[in-house]
Amino acid sequence: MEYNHKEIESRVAQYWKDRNIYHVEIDRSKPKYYVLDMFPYPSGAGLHVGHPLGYIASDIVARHKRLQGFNVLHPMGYDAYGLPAEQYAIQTGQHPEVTTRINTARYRSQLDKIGFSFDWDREIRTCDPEFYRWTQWAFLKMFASYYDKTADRAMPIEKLIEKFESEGAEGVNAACNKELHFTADEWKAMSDKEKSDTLMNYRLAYQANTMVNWCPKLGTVLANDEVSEGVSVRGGYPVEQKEMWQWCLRVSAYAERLLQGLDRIDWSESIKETQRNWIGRSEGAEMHFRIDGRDDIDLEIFTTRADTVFGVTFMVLAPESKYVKELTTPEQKEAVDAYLETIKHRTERERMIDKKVTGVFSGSYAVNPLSGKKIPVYISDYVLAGYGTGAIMAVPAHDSRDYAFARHFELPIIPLIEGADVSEESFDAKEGTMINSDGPELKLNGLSVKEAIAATKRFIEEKGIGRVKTNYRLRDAIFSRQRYWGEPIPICYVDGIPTAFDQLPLELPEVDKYLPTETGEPPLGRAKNWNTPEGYPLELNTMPGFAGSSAYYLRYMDPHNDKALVSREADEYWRSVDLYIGGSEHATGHLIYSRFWNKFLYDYGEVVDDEPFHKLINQGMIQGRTSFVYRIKDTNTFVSAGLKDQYDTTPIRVDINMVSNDVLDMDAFRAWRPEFADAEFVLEDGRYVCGHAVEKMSKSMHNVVNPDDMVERYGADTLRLYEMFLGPLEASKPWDTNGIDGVFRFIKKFWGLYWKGDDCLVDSSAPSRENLKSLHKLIKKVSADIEAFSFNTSVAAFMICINELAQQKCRSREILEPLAVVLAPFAPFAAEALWQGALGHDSSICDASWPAYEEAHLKEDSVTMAVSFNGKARFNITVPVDMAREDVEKTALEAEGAAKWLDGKTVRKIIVVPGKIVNIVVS
RNA sequence: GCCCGAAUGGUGGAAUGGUAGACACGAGGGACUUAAAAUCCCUUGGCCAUUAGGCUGUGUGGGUUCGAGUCCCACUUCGGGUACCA
Repeated sequence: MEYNHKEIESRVAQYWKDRNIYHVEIDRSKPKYYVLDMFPYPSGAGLHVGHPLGYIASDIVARHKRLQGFNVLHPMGYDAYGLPAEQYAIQTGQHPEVTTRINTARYRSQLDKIGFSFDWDREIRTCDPEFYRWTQWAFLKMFASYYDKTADRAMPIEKLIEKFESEGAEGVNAACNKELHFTADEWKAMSDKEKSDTLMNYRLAYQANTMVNWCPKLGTVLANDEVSEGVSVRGGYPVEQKEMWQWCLRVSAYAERLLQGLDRIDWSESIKETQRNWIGRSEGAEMHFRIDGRDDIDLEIFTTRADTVFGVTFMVLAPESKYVKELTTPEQKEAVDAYLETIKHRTERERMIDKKVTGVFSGSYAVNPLSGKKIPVYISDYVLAGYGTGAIMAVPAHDSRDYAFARHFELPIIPLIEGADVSEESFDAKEGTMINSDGPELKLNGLSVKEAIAATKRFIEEKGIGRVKTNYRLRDAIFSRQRYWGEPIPICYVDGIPTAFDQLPLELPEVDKYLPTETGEPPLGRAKNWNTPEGYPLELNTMPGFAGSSAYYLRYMDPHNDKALVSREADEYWRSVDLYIGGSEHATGHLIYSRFWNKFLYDYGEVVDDEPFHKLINQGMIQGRTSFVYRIKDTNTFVSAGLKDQYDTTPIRVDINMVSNDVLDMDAFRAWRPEFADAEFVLEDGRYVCGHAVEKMSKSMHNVVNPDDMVERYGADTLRLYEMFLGPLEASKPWDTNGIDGVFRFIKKFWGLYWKGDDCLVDSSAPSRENLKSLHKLIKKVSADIEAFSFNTSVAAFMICINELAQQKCRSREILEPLAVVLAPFAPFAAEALWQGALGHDSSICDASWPAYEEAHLKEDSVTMAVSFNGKARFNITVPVDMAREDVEKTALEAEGAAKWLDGKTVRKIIVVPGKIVNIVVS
């Protein structure tokens, strides 16, 4: 049989399907292995050739582990809720569920062609009520929880209520928005509404009035990780800061555990570092500044540079700070109001682009607690309301932002570190010896910065001026979206009090339009009878995109369970994901939320593993390779790339499918668009050569390569091998279809070892020494490569091995059978077809065993070694592999030319590294 | 600004501190063929040389080492992340 990928792949796919070969169940007789891909959002554009890269890698690992005898869980599903489907629905009136169904079907057919070993019986879709009831369930559990900082875990809110009833708020050590103080009697005297409001301050899923990223164009709020450089990640629309009443998740309560957990997981250092930065732990101190002439108020600030207190020459409040109202004096009111008004109209983006110094004096003065000096309090938007206390002490000599502000408002700048020149810029480094820092009680002069920080912290704690405090940059996640296409939040309002609605799933209702209502309510405001059976109104906001992806990996373990997210039995067997493959763009979103969600469930014993993903690999992006033609200005003549510099030209992107090896198919180009129908060409060597550039793969660049086309022309096995062959999995690299022929040739050669026309070449002859060596070299290399995720070098090893075996005219079943098994993870269709055809098995190759390599077959008769003499001379000698060290020395000295280089010196030391080198030290 | 990562032929990329450029594409030459496709063989970092062979070579400049693409220091360029986080 000739290699015919279409016939082979359709036949083998049917075989797998008929036997449901990838179905997996708990099997305690085998060790488990859980390989997971980040599930895709099924977009309307379908998959391009870059998307399956990670899936192919994980599939190779999954198949390899299975061949090694592991019980492998390798599921797939769809992250089906999302903005594009909803935007499309708003434009066309098409229900997002319909587009989502169409898109998932398309994805499925594309994925099926590539031969993945997914257990589709475990497929999940985040928009399926049977799935999202568990997203809602987890949300309600968070709603009914608070974070006990003493126990360092989430606890049922009832425990907190018990404490309030017996002791009030005193002694409660819980994560909260704001420290509250009340007695047990005061608690008991509260109305239901007041109690509810109080508990909101502690719940892990809570409602609060917070500054949010509001995107007017999308009509919804966005989480911090959904905003980049002042615009929405989806769509790129401007985002502004706005105070709104929102649902939030108290992710910040888990900041320290999320940070500590990173040390126990096998992720790339760069992504761990990104998470560390995002969590942003900073150790400092909270300090109180008295306000001159006011006994009713203290100004609380956070600083990491307690040592610089003597250099504080002014204070700054964030414009949104609660202190602004209290500290603005009547004389300054007008100026402050005017300033606040201008700030309001500056969007986040404008503030970023235009960093000019702005601010206004509040009229009040604070008193430096250490020096007793009076210092003015300013208001400026360079201080953020959401971090620390929203107020800072400004030390212009040692902070560049304070420095710029001081220069602008002509405020004094006092250097505090010896030798620091602050005439041109601030000295921000945390090093040096303190000067100008002796107060009436605390004297820091002569201390190092480190010592001074410690001394100041000690002092302020003793004097009750402040306390040591650790701050985190990580914010609570805003959890409501004013959108339709998401999970409904299972909350109803009983007499205005938010109450859990626990008849799950709370299904997403039908609406007539997907836009906000005329009164500005979210789209769910259009739903008919959106009430509880008792008539209480239900929450109109829906959950954000990250909700559904936060615990999906648990659901795969037990996808049809209607009693629990995952049964104890399934969770204890599968535990957590051994290998997770996906893009690094989720570092500060999904990969934080999932870890948070998992830790929350862990606190309640719902899952047995504290970290969800043990090893994480971030596959690189596959970029497009865009081709250009060059039109001579104001003509319809196109000049070949090598000659374009002789003319004044405009580059035009052309469809990559009309270009082969950078040579343009001119007829196809003329037919592409009417305006090019009578195009003329200036050629070089009779061809039109295109220019090229590496860009994002997208429709608008005309550089999209569809995996379906590749499968059609070369087959899935070739596509899989070629994607791996392109380069290291984690690197970004451009797709270039040109090289695929080499891999295609390889797979045909591989096939040719087993078949010549209709003649099966496999026989029972004994393998030669060379055959065994070629095979075992391959097994060793590929086994090591898969462990190291170095798939590109594996493909190279295959090519070498197949060439050697072809040259040796190897026909031995003893060689060809294990060879097919080793290739099976990479090229499963061909391997399966050969396994059943040429090798005559009546079972699937998926149930074969991974061959072990034998060192004995790798042994060489002799090795060539480089011998070097003091670096001055070097030559190669060939010696028997087991030759003793003394004999190697002797042989080296006898070797041709050695005497000349040695020049009468004696050999002092000789180092032999088997197979590699002999290092001879002479004197 | 800060934090990562990278830099090797015409191209994608190989090289536990030990013969740099595996493997593949492309290119050039050849075989087969009426021809083309397909297939196979040879050459292919640069320079010099008829050959033998020699010199040179992994972004730049130093250093460690018998020996550096690999380790250390400084720099340049590119890519990614992040940012008034006090």
